Amino acid sequence: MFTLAEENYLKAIFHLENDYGTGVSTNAIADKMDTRASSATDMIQKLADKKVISYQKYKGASLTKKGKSIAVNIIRKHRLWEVFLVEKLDFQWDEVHEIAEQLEHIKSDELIQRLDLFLGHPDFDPHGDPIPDNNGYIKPTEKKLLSKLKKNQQGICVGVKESSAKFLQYLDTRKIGIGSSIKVIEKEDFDQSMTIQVSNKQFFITKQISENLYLKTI
Amino acid sequence: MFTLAEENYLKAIFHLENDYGTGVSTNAIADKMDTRASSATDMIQKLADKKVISYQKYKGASLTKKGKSIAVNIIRKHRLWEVFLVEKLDFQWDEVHEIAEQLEHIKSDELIQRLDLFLGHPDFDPHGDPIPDNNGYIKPTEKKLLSKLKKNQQGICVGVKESSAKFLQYLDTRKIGIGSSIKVIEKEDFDQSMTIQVSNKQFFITKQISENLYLKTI
DNA sequence: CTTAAAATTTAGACAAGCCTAAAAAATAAA
DNA sequence: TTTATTTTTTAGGCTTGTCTAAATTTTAAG
Repeated sequence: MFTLAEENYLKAIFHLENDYGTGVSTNAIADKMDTRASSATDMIQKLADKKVISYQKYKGASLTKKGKSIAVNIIRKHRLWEVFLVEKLDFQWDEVHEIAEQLEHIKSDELIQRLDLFLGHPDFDPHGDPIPDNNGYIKPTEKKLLSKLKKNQQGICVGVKESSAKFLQYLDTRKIGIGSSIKVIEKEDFDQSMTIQVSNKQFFITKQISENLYLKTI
Repeated sequence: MFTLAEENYLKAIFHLENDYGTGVSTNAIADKMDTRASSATDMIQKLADKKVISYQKYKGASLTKKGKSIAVNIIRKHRLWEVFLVEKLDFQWDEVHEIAEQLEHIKSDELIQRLDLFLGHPDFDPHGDPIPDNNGYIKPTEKKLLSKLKKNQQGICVGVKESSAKFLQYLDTRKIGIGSSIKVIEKEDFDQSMTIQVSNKQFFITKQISENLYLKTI
């Protein structure tokens, strides 16, 4: 059985490997966990002892099969709970992250199986992230960062990379959400800022925004 | 903010005061928490420092107003989650306690408010226990232990005192549940055992059973 | 290729929550 | 009312997960 802290480290390492490739540095982990490098080292050693990560001193850490399976299961729970909060309890998509961070650690396989059924086996969470199935399989989805599109290309928003309340509220004010159709009207070479069109209205957005919106191109 | 352990101690003290009157002994708390008296003493002193219990060395502990309010809120959450598990996820009444023990510690007032609404503001949990309202008010219910009834008296089962899976499964096999009509057919003075009638069938039950079933007498 | 800087690990400390063993206080019994 | 028993508290220790400060290793720069 794994403690709350261990579970959170595993999840962090999973996301880091996902985003930046295998073999995660101590500093990256410490950063993500908002803790000191020395604390991260301690935990890394403990997780290595428990065979959920492979690790060599000074060389970074990678999840083992077992570690990955645990991490994915936590992510599955997190995303299912987010669907519950939004679909059943009428929360907004910017309100659910912190609560799901707590709910994801509830230990009961039966609970998650039944929750999944109750929700109708959803494929995506409210932010467009795929929900791993019961075996930990994550269906690969073809999605592209808005920042990768060129002038005149368009697509449907299928997800957000960052899911902080601030960013989601920014999107709300612009009426951008999952399913929105977005077209690149103008793109500035110098700073990658863009003018985009979302259902008749045109906006100016910075690179920071376009790098956090996933589209399915048409 | 209170830790998991602190919350569980507060809950335990609340139940003990409820069952056996104000001023709870260290041993009683240690017993309920399945820990050593010395550990209970440590925690009692910490809770007293935090002003959630009043306590004098060797004299037992009592919840303060603040402590009681925290405890009742945890109980409210526990019981609402139990309703959710049974009503929405189709769990059986003997399966929900352990899961609710975890869910009761999720911290979000908004979540509980919305859950309560989603469930239709239920008054009782699946074991017949009253759900405190948002202000911590617990509607007093007139209910009597089956063991207090005399021969030929009858009532409707409105709750169970003990809610272990074993006991609840025992009741299931006898088709006794919340709402069952129960009549005392015979009562043995010597050992308080009874013969009761539940919808046509008659059973023999021990004192231990009759002391754990709450009835509303007709 | 040697040194400076950055990254990582180790050492030692601390709070929370538990333990055992022993001391102290309260209660019951003679 | 004095002694024996039970209850409760204290003392000291252990684990988890964190920290700071110092040591070590790796990487980057000259």
